Amino acid sequence: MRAGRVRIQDIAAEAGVSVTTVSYILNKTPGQTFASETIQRVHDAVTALGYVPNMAARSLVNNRSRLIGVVIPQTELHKEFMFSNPFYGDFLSSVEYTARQNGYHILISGTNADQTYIEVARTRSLDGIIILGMYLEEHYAEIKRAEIPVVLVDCYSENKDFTAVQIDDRQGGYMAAKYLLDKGHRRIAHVTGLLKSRGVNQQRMVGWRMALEDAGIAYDEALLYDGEVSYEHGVKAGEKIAGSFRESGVTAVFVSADIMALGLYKGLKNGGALVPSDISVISFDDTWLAGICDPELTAVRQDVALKGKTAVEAVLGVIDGKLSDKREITLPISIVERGSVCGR
Amino acid sequence: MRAGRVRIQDIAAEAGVSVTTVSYILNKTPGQTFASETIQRVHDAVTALGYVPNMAARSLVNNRSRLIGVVIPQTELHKEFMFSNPFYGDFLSSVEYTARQNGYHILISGTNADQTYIEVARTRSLDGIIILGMYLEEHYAEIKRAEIPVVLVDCYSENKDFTAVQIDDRQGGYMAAKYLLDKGHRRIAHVTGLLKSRGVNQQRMVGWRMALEDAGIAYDEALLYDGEVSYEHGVKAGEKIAGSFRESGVTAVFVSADIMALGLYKGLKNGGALVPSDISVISFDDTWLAGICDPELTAVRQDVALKGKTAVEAVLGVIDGKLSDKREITLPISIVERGSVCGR
DNA sequence: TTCAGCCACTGAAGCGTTTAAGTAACGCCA
DNA sequence: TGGCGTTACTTAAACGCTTCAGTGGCTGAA
Repeated sequence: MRAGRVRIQDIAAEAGVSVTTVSYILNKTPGQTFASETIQRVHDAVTALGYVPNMAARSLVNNRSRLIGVVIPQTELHKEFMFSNPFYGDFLSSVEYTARQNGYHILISGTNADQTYIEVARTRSLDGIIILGMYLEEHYAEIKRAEIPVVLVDCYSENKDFTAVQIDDRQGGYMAAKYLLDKGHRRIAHVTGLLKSRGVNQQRMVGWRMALEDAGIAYDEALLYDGEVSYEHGVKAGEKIAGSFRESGVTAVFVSADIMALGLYKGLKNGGALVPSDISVISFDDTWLAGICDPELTAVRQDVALKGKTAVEAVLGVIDGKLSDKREITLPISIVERGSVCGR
Repeated sequence: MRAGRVRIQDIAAEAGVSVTTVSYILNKTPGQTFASETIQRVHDAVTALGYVPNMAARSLVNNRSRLIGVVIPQTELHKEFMFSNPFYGDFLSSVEYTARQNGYHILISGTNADQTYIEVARTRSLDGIIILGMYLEEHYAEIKRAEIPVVLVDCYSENKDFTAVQIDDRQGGYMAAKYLLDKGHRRIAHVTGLLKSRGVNQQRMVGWRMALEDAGIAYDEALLYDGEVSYEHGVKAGEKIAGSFRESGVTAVFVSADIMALGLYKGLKNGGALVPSDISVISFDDTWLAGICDPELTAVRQDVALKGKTAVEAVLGVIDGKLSDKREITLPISIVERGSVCGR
């Protein structure tokens, strides 16, 4: 078991066969048959010499890397990824795990100064890429041209050319608002995440608005708090709401992400409003954050682990040509009732 | 700008030079000079044809991948990574960012059934690996043999053969306990994370114990709560402490990680104990979690982003041969005072 | 007895780069 | 006039693997 470069040729020599034979045996190439004794000799040589295949050489010939790229949105402020945002973190966990189960590794592929993620995909011969939560019209043509298997997650694209994994965010927003309405709330604020990015947050907002309108409540822009998805944005919105709820009549808030809900809690508390007795709160995602705050969050739940798993399976499906290139997979959502909402 | 396979040869033909020339120009190989007009022609051809280099071919010849592996501990329960644990998440963010800044990508490299991370490193020609928080005596020989640049982060190894990035966890534990002692607490419990894994948690525990002993307080095993680092472990410990603090006289708890501190809060609340008036709490790490709970956590702070950055820079240093193979880098820690501790 | 078909295996080309070694042209000095 | 140094390039081997296109020997049917 040496460590240095042991080539397939070395084990061919050791086992007294040709390199072709070794390659066929190690890859279990279909349609190639060998004496079991030969197979044994090859495997013995492999363990004896501590051989591991060289991916670079392999990739070079068959143009596959067993690598799948994951593109995650970066905030404009700090250009680092927010893995610590539980939504992204859990998603990535699930993606990594599912990929590994299938013999793939993942490559986190950000966009930096001198290379787009498409270029990264090309130089590194990525077998496929998973794109999370981006409005990608600008990259659309380039992706199409690169002819690389792509799965879009939480992307609201005008082009329906790629396989997509998503939930019905508009429906989720509708459910959240409807839930509050059914509990007797009439003035319902909404804390959202950067509508201009035209993604899930916008859809959730539209759902909220539709539910209100269906209940005969006119849309009031003053009840909408827009800003970058973050704890801080939640705090600010909470402080504003707490400072005005007695006059404005707001009794409930629908927040578009757990992380903002936690901020909202803080802001409401800073402003002297109690959850849920003064203000009911319903959130979205139901990550583990929803379970660690007090009161625990009632939320629209989506299964982010399932989302990750589904995304990987979809991209592998496209890679293997088993899955058509234009499927939309919509995962179910539900409402989890906890302690952050009370009736009126 | 086509997407298909454009080879260096194609751009050589387009520019009317040899492939060698193209390679030299594109790589800015030192010691090779060319007419500026030729250089221009080559670059024009590159953009005209949309050429991107093929990493596999490049790796094959020079045996470098511009990939650095990151090995993160997995829990025994779920074999997925806990990126959503803010400590790992933030670390990974920082590592990914720093690597990308330097033209590298990271490969999250878990251990699965059929390949150890060392084997992954060898097959994928990883340029280096960063190992986080593992007790690695079992892999020691294999790593050594693989002759791959390694940086250990938060690993307490008996062998001092690798570059290591760390903090003084024992000192941190000591500081935490001392802080509580200085506030007048005498019965101080400690919630730790799986001592048997012999890592940072053990060191922090030892520090706590030393501080107590230095203050003339005998070690009392009943005050130690051991278990896997998790929110749930914190909850359980909190409930036990809340149920007995009046008899046991415990007035303060040192928790070994923020995530457990949040669980502890919950457990204490479940059991009817108030923070900080009944029980003071000091935590470790000071991730963003410490700022989102109520009351905000007083904690021993370490700069996890700096840790990630330092780890990458260290591994790049080893790769380039600039950094000796056996350096220990210890990062500073401090105490951040917030609202979870009160005096006696 | 022949030969088709199968089994077990091999030879060699090719994947897209890098890089050591070489060459041709030119200017310059003695 | 010869030779040396420099500049601007080229030739070709090598990296470690996959895979197409065989080859030789054996069995069994005609």
